[in-house]
Amino acid sequence: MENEAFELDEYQIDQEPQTWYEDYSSTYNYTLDSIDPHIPENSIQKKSRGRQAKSVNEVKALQCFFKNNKAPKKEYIRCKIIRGQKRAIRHALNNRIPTTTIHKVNHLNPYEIQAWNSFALDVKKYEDVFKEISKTENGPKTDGAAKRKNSEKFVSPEIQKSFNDLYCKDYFGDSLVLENYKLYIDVIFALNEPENLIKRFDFSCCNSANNKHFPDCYMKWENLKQYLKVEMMEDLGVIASCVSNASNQEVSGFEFFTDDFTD
DNA sequence: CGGCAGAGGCCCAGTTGTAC
DNA sequence: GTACAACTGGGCCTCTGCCG
Repeated sequence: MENEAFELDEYQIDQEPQTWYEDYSSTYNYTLDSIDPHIPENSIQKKSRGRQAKSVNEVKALQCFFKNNKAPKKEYIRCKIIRGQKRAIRHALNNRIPTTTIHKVNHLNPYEIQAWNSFALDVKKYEDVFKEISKTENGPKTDGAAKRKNSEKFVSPEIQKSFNDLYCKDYFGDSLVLENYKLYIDVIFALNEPENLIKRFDFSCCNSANNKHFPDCYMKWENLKQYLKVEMMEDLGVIASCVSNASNQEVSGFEFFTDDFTD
């Protein structure tokens, strides 16, 4: 545990940071109509300045979305996904089907039901393990504070203060959690339809006003799914074998369900 | 070489949402 | 209605290239 910071630093050094545009600000100065994933022809590769740049994976997956005119924070994603998985585990342990939040399941949608059943079965299989993992007080100090006041868990210096790299690496370092996490992502993306996913994640892929989306929108969400399942783990430095398993289970090609299952 | 500045991460407090 | 969980915005901190 005490070596993790060192290992992370080593990992980051291997990632050569790149900034492609002459104007530093332009990388993030997207407007809704001007998002262009292609590098300008006359761009100049510049050395990065300042702190370690965001990973290429993260930029590709997150910067094309927006929430309040800004790209969603990585912390927001981590928070939402990890807390969501824990809550979903508690739902599964109580034999309940969630009807709210990011992983809500529409009982009329067979894809969502199927994904949820796979997730819930996995939870039940390792019930004792997941019962412990799903406790809010086993998160960073921001979570479960009410339950661990005056307890050792609250004052221990080993407890992370936020959903930082160390916490996430530790959390996903458990292969059971990682495998279950992949099933959880499948629940969220069971209906791979932009309008559905916008509601779940609470950020947008475009400024479509009438629920009509561009082909790019589907690609953005597919990229996000891929990022959450595989590339985020790579960025965290989570065990390579676990990542390769996740990669193998990734869907091939784009499969979009166009039937009207939205609620 | 050291201060400056840009960029992103860490962290927390206040707010909002959810479950019971 | 209450307690607790989850979300969010933004200030502060850290890192590192730039530049005088």
